[in-house]
Amino acid sequence: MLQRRIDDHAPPTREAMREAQDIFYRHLKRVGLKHTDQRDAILRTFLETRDHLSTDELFRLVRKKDAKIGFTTVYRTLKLLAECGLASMVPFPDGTTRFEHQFNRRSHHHMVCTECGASVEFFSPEVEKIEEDIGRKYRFDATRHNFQIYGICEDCRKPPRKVV
Amino acid sequence: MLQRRIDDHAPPTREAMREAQDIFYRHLKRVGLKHTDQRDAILRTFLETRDHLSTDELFRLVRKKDAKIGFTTVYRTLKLLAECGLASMVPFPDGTTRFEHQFNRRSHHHMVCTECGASVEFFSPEVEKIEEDIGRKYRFDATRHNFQIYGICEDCRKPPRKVV
DNA sequence: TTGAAAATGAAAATCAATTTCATTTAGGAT
DNA sequence: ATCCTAAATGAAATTGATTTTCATTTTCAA
Repeated sequence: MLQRRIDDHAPPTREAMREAQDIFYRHLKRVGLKHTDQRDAILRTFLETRDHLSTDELFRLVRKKDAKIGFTTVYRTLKLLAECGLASMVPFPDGTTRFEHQFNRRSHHHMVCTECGASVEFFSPEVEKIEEDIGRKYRFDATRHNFQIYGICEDCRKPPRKVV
Repeated sequence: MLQRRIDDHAPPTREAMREAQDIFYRHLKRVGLKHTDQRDAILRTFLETRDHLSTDELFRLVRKKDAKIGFTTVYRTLKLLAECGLASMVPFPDGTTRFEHQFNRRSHHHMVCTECGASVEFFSPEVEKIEEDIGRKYRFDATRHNFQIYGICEDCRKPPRKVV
């Protein structure tokens, strides 16, 4: 499905990149894993994205920079990034699991068009508050949430659909 | 994964069952499909559930009532039920797609334990309001949403985990 | 009653996600 | 700098859920 995307995200500064790498490598050290060029390249590529990427999509981007990096490594690295909080998994209504990076991103949510797949980010402090409140109420240690609103976007609603 | 579930849902009254069937059959008629015993049995079984069921889980329940109904039919019927709004798909963090019936259910959301998979329903009028507001703001015709909070439940947080 | 369109269900195909395994690499110890 | 072991890599195989195919059966309107 087409993944048109509307948001306000800027590419990461060198600062930010460095800081994210620090987080990643501290995590690796903590769990006794090693620093490799592949992991470096994958993190780098990932941080430059703005979209919700499937593993395969990220793999294709990574391959453009280094054709020798395999799918499996991207897959495993994405898991590591999720572990240390740099990536978060977003299960999509089409059944695929997508990732977006969380570094220096405001917490946000998505409005998704069920016709064309366009997604718009939105920000809502109320949602954060609900997360806190509900966590407290049910004595869960709430760590994250997932909020998507589905609907039909203006463009898809408009045309009486000229059939070819 | 274990699907412990905590909610306040009551089994459907005969009334409710009948009304849901009406909705279903009106939908079938509208799109030119036929009324069959299998579809009847599947809808019936589905409405009696309270959980988030995978297609396979519903299939197993249906099979208890009529061993001749196949997986494929359950799969296709679930799709039809989703089309007419009687079922809704909930993409789970473990990657599976689950369904829950929406008939006579208050709109609700889920708090999911990422350790044991336990889920608690919660109700939040604010969430409905956010759906409306955001839909209006971005000129989407908002039809539904998906809100899950992830965290660690009290039980999973507690024990320092006696290893066997 | 009949015939066309649809439904069924077993089996096959698909496709993303995950694991295996032989080989290579990183990095601490020497 | 070299060695050594644990870890990483990546191609290929496996898994497992989902979806499609197709031969047969059923529904339902005329």
